[in-house]
Amino acid sequence: MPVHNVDIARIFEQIGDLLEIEDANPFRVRAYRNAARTVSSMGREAADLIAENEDLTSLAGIGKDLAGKIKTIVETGTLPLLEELEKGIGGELTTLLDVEGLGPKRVAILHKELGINDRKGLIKAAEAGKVRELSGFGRKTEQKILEDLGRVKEGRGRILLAEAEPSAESYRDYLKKVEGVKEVTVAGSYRRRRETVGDLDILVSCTKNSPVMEKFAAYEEVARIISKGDTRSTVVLHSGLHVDLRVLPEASYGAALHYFTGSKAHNIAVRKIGVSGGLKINEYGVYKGKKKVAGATEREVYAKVDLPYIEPELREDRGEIEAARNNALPELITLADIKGDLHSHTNATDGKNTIEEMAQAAKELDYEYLAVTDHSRRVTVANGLDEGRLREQMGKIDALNEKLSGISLLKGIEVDILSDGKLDLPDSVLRDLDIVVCSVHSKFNLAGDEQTERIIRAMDNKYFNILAHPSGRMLGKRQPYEVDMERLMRAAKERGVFLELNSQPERMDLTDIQLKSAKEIGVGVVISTDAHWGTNLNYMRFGIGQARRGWLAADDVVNTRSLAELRRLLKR
DNA sequence: GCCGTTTTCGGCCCGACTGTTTTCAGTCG
Repeated sequence: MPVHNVDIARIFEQIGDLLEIEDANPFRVRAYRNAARTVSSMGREAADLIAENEDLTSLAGIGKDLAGKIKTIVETGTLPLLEELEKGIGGELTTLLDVEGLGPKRVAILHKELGINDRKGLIKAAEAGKVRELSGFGRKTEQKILEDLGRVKEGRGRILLAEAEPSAESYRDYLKKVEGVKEVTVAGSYRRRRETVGDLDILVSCTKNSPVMEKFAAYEEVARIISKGDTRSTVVLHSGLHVDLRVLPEASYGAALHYFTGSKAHNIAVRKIGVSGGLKINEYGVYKGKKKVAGATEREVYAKVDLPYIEPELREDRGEIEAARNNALPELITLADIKGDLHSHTNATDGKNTIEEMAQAAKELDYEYLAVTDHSRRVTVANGLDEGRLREQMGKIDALNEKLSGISLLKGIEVDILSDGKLDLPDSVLRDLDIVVCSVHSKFNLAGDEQTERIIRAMDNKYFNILAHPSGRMLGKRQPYEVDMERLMRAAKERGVFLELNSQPERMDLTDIQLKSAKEIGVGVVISTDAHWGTNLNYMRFGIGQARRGWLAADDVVNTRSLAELRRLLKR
């Protein structure tokens, strides 16, 4: 079983938690957490780097010791240190850290004083009234613990960006109307356009006597209030989503925006630069001694540490600060750069709208082109097209193109890659299409090298243009299939094939990290919506967010090209 | 445990809110 970066990161996270409960040196704890983050945001598998004898200590936050530990994990799948820690204090203990109000210190006390090892034990002790007797605990804490343990997974984990969007926008609009409110921004990972968000961080600037904090807590979607102060409050919505509000004066808005947009790692890195220049940076501003020297805008904050403005989507401490310093930040793609959508379905298969309706929807977005790419015959549940029905649809599209103005339809297909690497329709019909999108919808469980070879074999077909949703993952539902993505990218580049970034909110396939690799490798990316009805074409905004997180510029993306240029690129 | 034009030791980012305290530790972001 190959060991992936996520597996290594999980082990380091677990060690960080356990060490913290053991009250180890906090900087040692941080070192493990940093290493987890570094490993999980690498473009390449650590296992591959080791196989190639690369020096892991060149990675940020990885020294001799951790490099050795990574090697051990890759070779054995585990780590003696983790096993020791788990044997010492129990591996289940870290699940208690998820309980609201419990951190490492209190978990350690619960374990030491009451012998509690897991959630069950904690419930029992709390119900017996034993927890309140511990020093540092009390009646209220005990009550809160029981409430939180009793809640059925409410709001736990992250939700899709698209699921958070309606709440975020309506909350923002509501707060904007409150008396005295000047500006409202939903910051945090929402502003960084992460594919999932854990909570919403809303930032407000307002006049001194604005009732915004009261209004925030009184919002109709609020189920309960976790905390409420003068400048900061936290509530939970009926949906389970946690929302923080932070109120600041206008003169601090930029510093606060920077602070609450994160990521945490990016902020730490920026503050470190500040410290080295004798500056203190917090959410109120940039300070030289007692004197505030910046804070009204984010640009000001960056300028004080000699950096150009860094777009929110890049703020992950994945090299953006070094790039900024070297004036090498990419000019990120925007929605306005997109000239068309190259993956869409109609009611001929599992879409909901007619070709005309899809064309109309694309025209309303000012697109130059839309590719109609229904499923092929193997996908029987979607009523996939055989050659006859496809030819019929091609005829319809030709006729429609005569009629339509302002938009061109491309004749296409989303053809299945069969288990042997052949395509689900004969070349005799693929040849007559404008565009061939290819994807895997079966045999997800092949071994990694078999899956990789299956797909590369398919790419050998000269009509293969785009590999759709390349990893097959569904957020929260299905793991990506085993595949060597780097090999796929190189094979695609060699063959003039492009990789899709699928913008369906639960796909978001490729990931930000994979997109950055694609850019480095130089393989073209197509941002598509895989729309199954007209309004789905608007999912493009999610793909754009992901592409920006992957450092992509308009030039890196194929469907920013004019129709004429696109046609040339599609000829292999 | 990492790191280094303040280098091989001694640092390592910053503030708000709550509950338990009687001046603050723990948690959280």
